[in-house]
Amino acid sequence: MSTEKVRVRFAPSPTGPLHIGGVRTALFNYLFAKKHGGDFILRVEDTDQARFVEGAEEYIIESLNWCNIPFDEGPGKEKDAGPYRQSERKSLYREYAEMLIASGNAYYAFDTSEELDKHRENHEAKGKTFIYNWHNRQKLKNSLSLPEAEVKQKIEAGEAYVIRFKAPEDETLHLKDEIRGEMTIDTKILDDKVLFKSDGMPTYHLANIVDDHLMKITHVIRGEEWLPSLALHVLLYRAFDWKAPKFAHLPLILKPQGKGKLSKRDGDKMGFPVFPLEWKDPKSGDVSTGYREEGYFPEAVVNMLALLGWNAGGGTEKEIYTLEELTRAFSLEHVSKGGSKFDPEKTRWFQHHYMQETNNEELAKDLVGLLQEKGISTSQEYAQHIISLLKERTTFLSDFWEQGSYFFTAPEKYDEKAAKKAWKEDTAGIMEKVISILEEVEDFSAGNVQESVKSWITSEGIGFGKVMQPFRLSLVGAMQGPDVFDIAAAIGREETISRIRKAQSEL
RNA sequence: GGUCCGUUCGUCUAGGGGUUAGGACGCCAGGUUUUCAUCCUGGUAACAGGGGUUCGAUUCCCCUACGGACUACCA
Repeated sequence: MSTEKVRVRFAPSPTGPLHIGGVRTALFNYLFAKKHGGDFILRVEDTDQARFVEGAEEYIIESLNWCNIPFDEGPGKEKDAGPYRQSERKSLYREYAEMLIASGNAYYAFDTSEELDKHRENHEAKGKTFIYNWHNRQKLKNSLSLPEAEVKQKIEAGEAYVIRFKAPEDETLHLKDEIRGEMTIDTKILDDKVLFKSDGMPTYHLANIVDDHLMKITHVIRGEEWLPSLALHVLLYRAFDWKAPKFAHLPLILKPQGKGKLSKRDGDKMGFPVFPLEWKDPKSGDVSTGYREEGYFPEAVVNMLALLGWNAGGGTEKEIYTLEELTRAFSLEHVSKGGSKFDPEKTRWFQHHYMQETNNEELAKDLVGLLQEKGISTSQEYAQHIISLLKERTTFLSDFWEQGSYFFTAPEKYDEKAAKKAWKEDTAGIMEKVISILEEVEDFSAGNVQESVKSWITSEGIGFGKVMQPFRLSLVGAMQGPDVFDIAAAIGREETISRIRKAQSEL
């Protein structure tokens, strides 16, 4: 048993907003780290300057914080393993690339992008794939094929070059993934990946391995899209003579319907967010909504994400997990191997559940704020009372307004169908009687109003519907909402009577 | 095209050589609510196909189909 401290990292590239799949990768890393009392590190992989997007790093950090899965080390939380932006570690990588050249595991290559593109085109025309590796490296322009003096001269003349990994020619590799188990790869099909670019930056592959080693990462938990690179990475560890971490490749999140992985377009098309937070593209100015802005609680999003491709195993039927419970229950063995189609409906269901669990006092505070934005001022007490009446039917905070505006302002118009059905010739007269009863109710509580009105209805021998339906229509404007008497008591005697009068004159 | 990975209800999944293949979302029906929604109860619905191995395969192996990822001086 190793006593080595578990250290994992989430290593996004700041090329845009964090996708919901990225959030899940971060979450699984976080859970794994916390489960084992380890560290969760954020490393920003910004080696591609061309694709760098302003604000993306801040967005990623804010997203993790919103989800309550903060990192222990990373930009702004510098520890010994820093810095945590690869652009700030730039000076480090060349040395390691040179080490590989010295040990014969890498070489300089002078082929230009244009030349390589040409080769690819030619091969494609013949229905073949161009692979830069053992079978053709002697025919290309590199330090393996060119005379030593010429190589030296080119470098000294400042000619652009890259450093490529020299993949072994004929070996069968046995790789292990913590989720998928063993797999074998023939090194014949590997290509000599570029490790160091001509712009002086390392590629993902080099930077990733060097940083994971330097940062003492013990488990690499990343998306399935990296599985084809696993052989290269394992080979790199071997070339450096470093101990490789364990690897786990998470299955992808797929479109709710149709083929392929979940994309921003799916969200736009079906009306659900694919980002944790709202994102405004600095170039196009396009705004994409986020789970936070749509009114989802981070607990709901985290719970939903955790159960997408993971379960606690052991035959449990538990689906509602706090972050602490997830941390305790999490294990890589129970991550599923196949991709998961995203289900926006189930996300709503989680949100509805968490809404029910949120206490009314807390909700009231937010509701008062929300109403204020709409120009309506309410007391905390009143808001809290309305919440107690409405909560079970709501999913988002905004629902209190969207389906309960009549608690705060008189209905502007009446549902046509309902009005036609509920408001007849004699209704205005009946409602006049109701008003006189309401005027006499001593303490205007739901119970008292209900008793007075109901006993009057019974004594008069009128149908309940003949009174109750127009009563509701007057107060709400539609045939919906909680108990009419609760509504009447909430808005008060004066408002109740005024709304009935309004209905009498307008219907 | 090539390489690798995958495949249990429509969806997320449990299970694993002998089960009435379990749960959740959705959907449908009934109940509660003199409204609507919530809620409760019930129902619908799955081991991709074909070969092995075995007394017995959904479970193990192989093939096919389908799906996915990768195939950049992007990550």
